[in-house]
Amino acid sequence: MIDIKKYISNEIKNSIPEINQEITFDNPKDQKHGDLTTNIALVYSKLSGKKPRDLALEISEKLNLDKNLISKTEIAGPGFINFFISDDYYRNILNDILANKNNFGKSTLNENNTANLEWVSANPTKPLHAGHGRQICLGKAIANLLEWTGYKVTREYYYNDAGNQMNKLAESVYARYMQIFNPEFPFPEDGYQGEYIKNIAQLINGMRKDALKNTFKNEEGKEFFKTAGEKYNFKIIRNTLNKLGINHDIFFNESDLYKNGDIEKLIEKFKSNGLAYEKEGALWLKMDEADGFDKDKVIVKSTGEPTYRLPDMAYHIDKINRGYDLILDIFGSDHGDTYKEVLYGVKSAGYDISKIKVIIHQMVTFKMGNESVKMSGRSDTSYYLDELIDDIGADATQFFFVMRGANTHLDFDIKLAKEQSDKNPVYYLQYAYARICGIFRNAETNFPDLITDNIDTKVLKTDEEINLLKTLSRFPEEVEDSASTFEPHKIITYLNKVASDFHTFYHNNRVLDVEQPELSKARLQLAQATKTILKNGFDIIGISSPERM
RNA sequence: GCGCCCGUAGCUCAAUCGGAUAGAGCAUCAGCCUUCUAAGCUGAGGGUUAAUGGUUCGAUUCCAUUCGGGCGUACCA
Repeated sequence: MIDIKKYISNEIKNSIPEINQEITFDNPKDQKHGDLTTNIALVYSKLSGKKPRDLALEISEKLNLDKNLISKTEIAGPGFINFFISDDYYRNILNDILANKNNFGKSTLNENNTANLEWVSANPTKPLHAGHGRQICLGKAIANLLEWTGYKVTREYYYNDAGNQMNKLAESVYARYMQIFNPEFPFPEDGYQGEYIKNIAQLINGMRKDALKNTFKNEEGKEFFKTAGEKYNFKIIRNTLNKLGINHDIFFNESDLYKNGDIEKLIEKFKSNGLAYEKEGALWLKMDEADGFDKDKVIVKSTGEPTYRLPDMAYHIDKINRGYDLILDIFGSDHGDTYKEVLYGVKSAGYDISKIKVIIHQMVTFKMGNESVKMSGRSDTSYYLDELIDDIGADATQFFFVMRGANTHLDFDIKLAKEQSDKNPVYYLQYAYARICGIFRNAETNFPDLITDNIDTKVLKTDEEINLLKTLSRFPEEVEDSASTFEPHKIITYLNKVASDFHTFYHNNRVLDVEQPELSKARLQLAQATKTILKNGFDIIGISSPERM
């Protein structure tokens, strides 16, 4: 298939050699403005000193474009040049979609590149919270998007099995265990409050009875409660991720960074570079005001334990050393400042951080219709991601979290997501897919002869048919655009247009019509192509493709 | 206080590198089921893009200030 933008761009440059800058095209919002538009005359008029409209006229008169591709060229507004692409061009795209099927839309943009996406990375101290869902679902879709543009993607989970929070977990489990025998046993002030800790304690009691009473004094005893809590929590976390169809390739243990000496090496590097200094028993990292930091940060506490920053830095250095072409992190806005500290540390240790990109998403507010759902992380009233998935289903969960741009606050209406009605935006897309499947079921039983890919695309000529073809043809550039900005919600916006155009087509154009077999055959294949685009889009955003609803 | 992000229709949100008359869904109102799934289609109303100023052929988009909201601002992660 010819790249039509490149074609016009080359033709313009050949006609007016003085124009040596990049010529860009937009898809006009208004159909009256054609299929492609360029503002080159507006941009170039500054350099040439000519009036934009005069320049646009000059360009369009010198152009000699293939009528089979471009049916019409117009000058409009302050000096836009609008191009009307021929219907035949779009009819040919139909064959392209049918030939490439589930690969249509995949690009070779990053064909030989590798990407590492690290996300979720929740501590094994508690089950995943509903708010985690935004990052989790975003990451799932972004990983898919990257693969669609050719990246070989490694999905990675940074597993925080070291540090202070694991000790708190051990203390919490132990206290709940002891409370089984003595309800008065004190629970740690800043312990983990959730019911799940009691479940862990009960499991331990079921296996070991009271054999572990008062064993918390020695390291071995502490280790037992820590490991028990960690394993239980991580099992729950992985189970939740499985419900969403998420499988990580690598679980990177924080503790390995201690075992293999990376943390120690990094400390030495900071010290020998004069970037770290000791004060009040702690080790501090010098932070540069020029990079927007107002004070230095502690990297090793006076207790001898590193703060979270240091292993995070060592971890990112490890990822850089693995040689990825793209290293992606996804964090909530509550980490908006801390990742900058980590990257600053990595940079000042002498590493190139240009391959690292960080996606920050804003927080989520959950609502049940008009009532807001309270979610305190400390109390038992927590709303877990597991519960959300059980309440509304995996598809609605994935869809609602990915539906909006990451960089804006998300209002998540659980009542709406749960509703099985036309108010729920998930079903609008899936219904279009199911409807096409229904047409094919009908065709298979009643009109099997009409199902053939030997069709004459010329018979497709109603406004609805051509319009649908135009929308379908945009899929590859939508994928590239969405992937380049790591914004999967753009795919949903696009799929809404696909579904809408299909429903309009369906309403006005009878697909299966024995009186007009050639037309029926072509329309069936148009429906098939629509089904392919919907399926490919669903695969990217990570929802299922139901054959019936 | 300082830093980052956000503010678009009654509500939830789109809007291509700065492009033409700012678009969808829900809600409201009016139509469309003897024909492939009405979880659908067609139409109507609804806007000083928080405010003010600036940059230019052109600003929701860039800059400045103000107002409003979120998140940070730990020897927690």
